[in-house]
Amino acid sequence: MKRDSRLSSVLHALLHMAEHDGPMTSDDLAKCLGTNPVVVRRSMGFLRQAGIVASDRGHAGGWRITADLSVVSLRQLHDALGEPALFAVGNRNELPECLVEQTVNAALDQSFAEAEALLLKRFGEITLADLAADFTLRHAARRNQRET
Amino acid sequence: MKRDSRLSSVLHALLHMAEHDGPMTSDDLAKCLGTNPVVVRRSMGFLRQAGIVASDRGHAGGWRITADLSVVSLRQLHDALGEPALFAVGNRNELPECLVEQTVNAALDQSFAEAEALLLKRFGEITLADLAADFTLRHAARRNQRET
DNA sequence: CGAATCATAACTATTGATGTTACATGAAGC
DNA sequence: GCTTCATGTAACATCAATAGTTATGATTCG
Repeated sequence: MKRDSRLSSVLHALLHMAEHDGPMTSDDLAKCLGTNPVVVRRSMGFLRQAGIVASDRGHAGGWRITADLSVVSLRQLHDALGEPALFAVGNRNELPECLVEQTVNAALDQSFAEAEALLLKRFGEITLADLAADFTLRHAARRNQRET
Repeated sequence: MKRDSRLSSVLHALLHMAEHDGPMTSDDLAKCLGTNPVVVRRSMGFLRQAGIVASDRGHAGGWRITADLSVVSLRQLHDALGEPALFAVGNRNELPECLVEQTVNAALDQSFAEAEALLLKRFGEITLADLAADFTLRHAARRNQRET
């Protein structure tokens, strides 16, 4: 399967929205992301269900952020997207009768569970506000670099 | 993409080989794993390149473990398989010009790097000998349970 | 020689995200 | 009201990588 980049995509979209006054249309966002507006609607639709964004139709419509940037974590976005599988590697058979395979699964499951817990913990610690602040820093740094 | 279960598969195969006297054919292993002998040869071929197993053709041929069980870690097996991507989730674009996307990537990369480091560390700590020992315990436990 | 077995190429199946096209629905402006 | 702009959604094509299958060749041993 292709790599799932929806979390990356919605973060990119949300940060553009945060830096932009007024709503942004799916077409605007699709151009930012280099993709198709339908793809944008699909992913953003999940965030709407989670109450993170809202959409308006018609003239001057589009997407806007309704939640507080400092409250929305990457973890919440991941959950809003339906908690897609994080790992590309896994057990061949989840409920094997074979005792050998049960042994193998137990070892792998343990390792994956620890890595997943750490990843979700990190996701829980990073908010949209953190990313917006980091962006501001990077933006300023780029300006300084240009001026020298 | 389909979930990559090659690490799980070769572990299952190696543990059966460890419990079995003499070489096992690709057909034997395919039956244990519930798959096709060609699939077995494909995965085991990587382990042969890494010097972990050897194969013999002809009568009484098949696969045998050539390395010390206490030396081969899950990490080595993962490496032998070509270090396939561990995560199903990732950045939409690895080298974006857009500063917003760079900000998003940096945050995600950091989190994924930490989780990957932990996972590989765990993989490095678990050897085939550990799994074989765990299997022995499970085997004994099942026997006891039957007898009660 | 002949059977057993690996080696390998070529092809199909699978799976889920991604991309695209088409059309319906609703809101704002004239 | 009509047109335009926008989302909502269905339907289908594309893609990428493993997994599975078939077929054929190459070795080894009795």
